[in-house]
Amino acid sequence: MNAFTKHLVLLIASIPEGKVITYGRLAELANHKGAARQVSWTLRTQTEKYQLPWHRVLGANGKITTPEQYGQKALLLDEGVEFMGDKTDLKIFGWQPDYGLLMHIENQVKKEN
DNA sequence: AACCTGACGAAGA
DNA sequence: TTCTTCGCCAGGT
Repeated sequence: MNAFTKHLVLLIASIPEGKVITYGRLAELANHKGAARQVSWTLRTQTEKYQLPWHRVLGANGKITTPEQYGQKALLLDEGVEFMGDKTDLKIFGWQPDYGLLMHIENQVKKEN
């Protein structure tokens, strides 16, 4: 597991209940802007191992992009996230990690190399 | 080592 | 608005 993946895991694990974030934004926060595809790979492969809140990660513009069978929308509705069709309003439910947390995570990544 | 595959995303047609 | 194309990069053939 490389530093990028570790970075993503720590970020995803920090998403609070009732909030969501997009694949692209996570990649950006992990210093790999444009590498959204690796976020989906990380979720598929690391979710069980690190008990990640995978359902709080949505596609661009707050749209659900996972297969219907995964029940992502239902899980989010349970946390209070509201939808219009399969879209949610990121201005209301989007997670904005604060600077302190980002610095803490970066240090964790650097430390555990 | 070469090639393929994504629970993605921005840009262009 | 919907469809293609292409960049992205870790893992698995």
